[in-house]
Amino acid sequence: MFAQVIIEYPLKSLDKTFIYHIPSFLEERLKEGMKVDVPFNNSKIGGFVLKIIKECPIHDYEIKDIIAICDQELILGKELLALASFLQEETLCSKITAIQTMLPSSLKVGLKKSNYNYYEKIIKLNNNIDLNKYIENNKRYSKQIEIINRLRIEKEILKKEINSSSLNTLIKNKIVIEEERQIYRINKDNIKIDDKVLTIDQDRVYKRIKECFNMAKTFLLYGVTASGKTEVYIKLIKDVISLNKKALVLVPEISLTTQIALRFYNTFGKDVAILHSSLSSGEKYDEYLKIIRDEVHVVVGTRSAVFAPLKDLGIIIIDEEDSSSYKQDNYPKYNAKDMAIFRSKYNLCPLVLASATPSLESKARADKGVYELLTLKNRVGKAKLPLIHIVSLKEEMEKKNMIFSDLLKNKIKEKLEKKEQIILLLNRRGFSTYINCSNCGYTYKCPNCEITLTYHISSNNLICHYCGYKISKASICPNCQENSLNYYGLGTEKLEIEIKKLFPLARVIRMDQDVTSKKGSHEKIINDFKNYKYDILLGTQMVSKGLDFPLVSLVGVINADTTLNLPDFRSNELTFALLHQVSGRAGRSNLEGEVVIQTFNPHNFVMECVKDNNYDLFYLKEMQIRRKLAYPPYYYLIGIKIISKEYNIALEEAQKVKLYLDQHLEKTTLVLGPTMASILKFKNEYRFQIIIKYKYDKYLKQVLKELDNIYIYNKNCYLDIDINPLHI
DNA sequence: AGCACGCCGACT
DNA sequence: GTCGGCGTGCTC
Repeated sequence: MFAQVIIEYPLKSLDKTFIYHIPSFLEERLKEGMKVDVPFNNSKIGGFVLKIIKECPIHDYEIKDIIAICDQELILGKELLALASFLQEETLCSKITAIQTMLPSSLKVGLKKSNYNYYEKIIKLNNNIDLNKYIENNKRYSKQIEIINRLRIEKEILKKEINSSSLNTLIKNKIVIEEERQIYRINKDNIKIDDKVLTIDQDRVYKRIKECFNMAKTFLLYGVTASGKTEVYIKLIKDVISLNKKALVLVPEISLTTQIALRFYNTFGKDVAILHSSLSSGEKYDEYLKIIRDEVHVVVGTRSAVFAPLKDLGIIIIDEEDSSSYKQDNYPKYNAKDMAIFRSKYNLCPLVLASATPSLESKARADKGVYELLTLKNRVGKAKLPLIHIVSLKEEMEKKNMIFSDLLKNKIKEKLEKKEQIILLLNRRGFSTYINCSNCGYTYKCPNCEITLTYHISSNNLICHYCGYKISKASICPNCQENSLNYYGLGTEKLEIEIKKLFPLARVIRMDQDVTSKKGSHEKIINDFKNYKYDILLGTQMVSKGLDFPLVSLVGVINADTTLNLPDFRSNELTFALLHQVSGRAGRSNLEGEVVIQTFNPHNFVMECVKDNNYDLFYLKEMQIRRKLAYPPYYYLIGIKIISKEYNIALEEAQKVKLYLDQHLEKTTLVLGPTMASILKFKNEYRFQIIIKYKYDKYLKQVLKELDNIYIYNKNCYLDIDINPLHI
């Protein structure tokens, strides 16, 4: 028997299988999809068995033996191997990269093999001994009797819970035996019965999806903020479990995970595995093991959880489907939604894409009947959508209100007096966005990316928000040595200081990347705010999604234009989603919600649609713009970046790529560029960009593959091809 | 990737 | 005469 093995090096030139002989001692145990060690060019490396074959093809090379199986438990099943091929096709990455992408870091091929299994000693009673007799003879040792009695009820206890000399005596006397047992790092079984009755709306949606349990159907669940989508998920998942099938729930990268996870633990207890980037690699390993061992029916996780090795999926749910975190922004640039569609087809199970602000692509597909649209129009209970005020910053500037408009100031004051809570959004972290010398005109810029550095007052650092470059700030201008540095642009750090000045008695907490980098700090802020330890929560877009605070009755947006002015075709969509979602944080219970949005563009249609809570109108207007400019969903996009340390090489190669594409693609396909990428210089490399817009091009994938192959061997320049990019 | 093979400069 | 510099090429 022989095996086709793909080896661990993620090189395009090694993106093919190598044939190895399966030694007889492995023949029984080796399965397709297993991780193995093989000899390769005089060294030992890791690989994956893609296929087992009886006959070996004609060859003019020596065939070597597989050395060993790395992990008897880890098998990529048929579905995941097919998914790996799909991922490879979709992103043009190598097979091994596809496989590695699907695995948690602890199980990746290659890398030093450390044992992630975690063991602890447990103790239990020795059943082969006459306990009563022992108790009779040792009555005076009350501690020992106590332990025996506890073990009679609980059967097994972690040794570290009792560790005492009495216990050691019991062990020595063979009354109690200790055993090593693998322990999962995350252990929850706090099931609370929360069988909420669905509203008529929720029930309609639930029943419709349930009707399609054995169909590869994609639903777009358009539910306004606080319409109780989670209740619907839970009801559906309960049914899926009762059919002994599995459920996969994807949530966006930030904030939401812990809140949703808690709900799922409460409902399903031990039956849930969590896969989230903030878990340690040991925790992730354990959660993955639970899934492989078929011990859970429900997986909740972020983007990469779409590859969870669940067998027999019964439903896939993608919450906040418009979130950009479902697209991986580094190589391979896959979109979890595409992967989910593949799995839905493979398993013949429904896929639910849910959002209060569906992406234009999804909404358009729903309109065309590719997806089925389901709507939740009303908030649960008495909650109503908030009242939204749009304030012109231009007028406020004339009144010398630089940060807070009169209206926002008054509303904050009013809500503080009523002992209600406030959320303030400012989509920019740091203290000031740039520093400028009034004497010589010097501005701090990133030497790697040539963009202005943001000043962070807490660390006294100037930081590049693109590449992370950091320098400490001097008190005088580094160019002319004058004490004339001025701070421009407002960030969350400064907003925090200003709000404390304005409302000295208010309890204020800030939430942005800078204060949530520590593990658990994010949850702490959310919990503290929920428990009313603070009056005002201010932060970046982190405060905008999925959070549910019943006491919040006011949301203030300090500057709504930050996303609107991004040089990106999706900026309107992002702005609408952000403003609509953050507005949705207000008035989620019986308190009436109000929102104050400050903007320099009060009459922009995005602001007007936000004001009226009118997603449908926004969708119609934005679709017209997309049609006119030939952007998605009317056209598909491909972004190609041509990157080199030398400006001239990048430019020249970009022109060659353009020529190549023009010659090989269909006439109806538009090839735009090359242009300088929006950040021309990034991490000391120059980037030019070509954009392909197409509706249908049967050669496209093949042409891109060939183009990619040409540049594998170019040392001075490389390509970054992004198929269906979210941003260009 | 990483190891072997190979062809040229400064050393016991 | 040999040790070792890293350029090129191949790996079942």
